[in-house]
Amino acid sequence: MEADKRGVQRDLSKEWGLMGAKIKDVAALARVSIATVSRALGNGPVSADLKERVEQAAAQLGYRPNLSARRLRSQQSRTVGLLVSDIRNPFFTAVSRSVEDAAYRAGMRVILCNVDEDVKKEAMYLRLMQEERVCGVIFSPTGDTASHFRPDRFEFPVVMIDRAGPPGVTDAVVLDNMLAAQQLVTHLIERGYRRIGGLFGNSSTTGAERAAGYEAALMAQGLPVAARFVSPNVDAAVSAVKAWLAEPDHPDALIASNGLLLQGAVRALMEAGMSIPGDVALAGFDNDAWTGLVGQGLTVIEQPVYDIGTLAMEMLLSRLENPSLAKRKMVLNGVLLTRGSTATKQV
Amino acid sequence: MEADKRGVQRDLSKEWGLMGAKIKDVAALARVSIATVSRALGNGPVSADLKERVEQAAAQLGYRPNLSARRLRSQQSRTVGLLVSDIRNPFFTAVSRSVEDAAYRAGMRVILCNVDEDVKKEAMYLRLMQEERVCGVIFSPTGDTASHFRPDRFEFPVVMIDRAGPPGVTDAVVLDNMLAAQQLVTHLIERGYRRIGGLFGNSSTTGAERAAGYEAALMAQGLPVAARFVSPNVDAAVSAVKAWLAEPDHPDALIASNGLLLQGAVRALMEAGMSIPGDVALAGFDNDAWTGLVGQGLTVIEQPVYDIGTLAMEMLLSRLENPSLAKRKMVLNGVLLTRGSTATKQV
DNA sequence: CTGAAAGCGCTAACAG
DNA sequence: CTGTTAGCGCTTTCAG
Repeated sequence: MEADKRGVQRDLSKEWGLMGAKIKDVAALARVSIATVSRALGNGPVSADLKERVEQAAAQLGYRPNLSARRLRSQQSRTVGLLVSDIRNPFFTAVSRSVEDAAYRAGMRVILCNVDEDVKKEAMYLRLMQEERVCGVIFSPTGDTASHFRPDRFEFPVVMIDRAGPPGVTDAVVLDNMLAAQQLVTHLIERGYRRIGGLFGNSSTTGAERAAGYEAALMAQGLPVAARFVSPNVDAAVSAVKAWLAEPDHPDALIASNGLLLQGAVRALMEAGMSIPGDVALAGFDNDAWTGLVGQGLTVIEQPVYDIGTLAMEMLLSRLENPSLAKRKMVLNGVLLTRGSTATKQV
Repeated sequence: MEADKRGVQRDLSKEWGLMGAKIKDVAALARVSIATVSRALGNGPVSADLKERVEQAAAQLGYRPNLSARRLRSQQSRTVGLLVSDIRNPFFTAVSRSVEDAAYRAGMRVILCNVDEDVKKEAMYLRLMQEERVCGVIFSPTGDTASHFRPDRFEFPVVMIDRAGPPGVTDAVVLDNMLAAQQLVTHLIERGYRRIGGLFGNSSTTGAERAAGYEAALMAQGLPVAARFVSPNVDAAVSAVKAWLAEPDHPDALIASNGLLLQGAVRALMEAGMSIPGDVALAGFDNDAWTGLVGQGLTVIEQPVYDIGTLAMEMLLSRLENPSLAKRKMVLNGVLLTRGSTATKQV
């Protein structure tokens, strides 16, 4: 029996049961110092004998260390921040899942933030990351934030994903967007399409890079370029494509620079009563689950979504181990999945 | 100028710049006590004069409070845990987004955990929630955990979503699953289908409830019941449905008890070269983005996904304010979205 | 290997 | 309204 300072007699192992035990209580029950408890439960050097006793006491009390206290004292949060535009974008959903898996595997926790392609929210969440004293951040920034990003403003390393800022500013894991867009365009050309329109997101470097690849591929063949930029969301794509289709000389093929825009394009085509690829061929980015299911399937560039998160996390961990390393940019390749939406053009 | 205990002279406002400032540094620069800083930055009573000075000093130093310290001292984490089976299930993606929105609005943070319908992971993450000293948890448990759940084992309240345990054990926000399944079946019957198969998840109470509704609706009409239970993932659904379709007297209509199973059913039907609804009609749960895009659209029960998260968070906050309130279960209704996949049966 | 003691950075009494 | 003081629960020197 113990009498704590409130003078309440309590049998730690029974009456208090499983809740609210602190290291001190464990120490008392195991008849050791709190330092020994800390070491026994952590990785300190403790004799097997005492370790046993401590573990038993801890189990008996249902002791759970207070992570805030631990983090404060040890000065390390074992936490990473993950800032994405919107978790509902399947690309980010998949990435975030793999980041979480990798993080928990490394004994870290992740704080997920939806920044909605909004510079203000980005700044706010970045501030929050400071307050959390995260050890690092995995970040998919808007074009604006990416281009002005000052890593020296933060005391944690940043790994950018999907989008990268100026070279050498932060680590990054990105797709070879130019190449991927070129592949898509080349494929459409091979299939007989000539008036190929491109729909791109207007807020990220990714959209811009894919547009560049699109243009390059068309110009190399002397074909006309028709790129349009919209907010990266379904509704914006729907109205843009609808308007486009209403024009007299509209494209006979369309590429969409991400899964959301692709979805919008499909919807617009359906609502306009046009067939794919009969009236307009369609291809895009992101092998989202549904793309294989609509019509004869949609031709897409598949990104290694799960790997992107895993690699970003690895990059972050290696940066943490070796802060002075030169900044690295890892460029991945997408793979072209050919499906019915880009069947050879019928004349 | 200040000389800190390390004897290093430093001009706080310039040389140290924006990093690593602590409350003590702000106090020194503003020439007030640390308590005043704390109050000025929090909501304590401080004269406008000093408040101004403190804020300026804080801004100059780029001071950011250390949340671990704050949480330790104030004994409140302002954090909620969110345990879902897999964030990649669009239902949980949407719910989690709304939980996060609501949480940040309430000045709270959320820790997201993917438990993969795995009892071990559930236990592990629940333990982690204890260590984080979260103020509450929003939880979508496996049937197993739900039925044995002992809220007294945890020092935080739990709100279950999508699935509920025994009545009165925890708060919960759920769909009226029986009713929704009945609506689906009734609709199919009205459209002329008679051999209606049901595909349900085998690990949650939700699947069971929907199966019950399905059975009730069929039995009320004296129609045959054919329910099959599978792991709640796409691949399991694909093979189950494929096998089913290969049987001589297979159903002429199918309902799938969630978005993942529905997706699997579509894929199986496509791969078997069967048309929807010509060969087999199809309906299911969850108005995932793609369901409007395949074929003539898929008939589904739409759940108020965003609301579910918002309401769960509200319920949690109200529970926090009033712990002694009786346990509440909020039952929401889905809405039937009729689309081409359940067009009237052609004979 | 073990214990005593000193804080991590902050908030909340308690005095003035 | 403001400053002083005492910890929150834990890890980590520093002695023994």
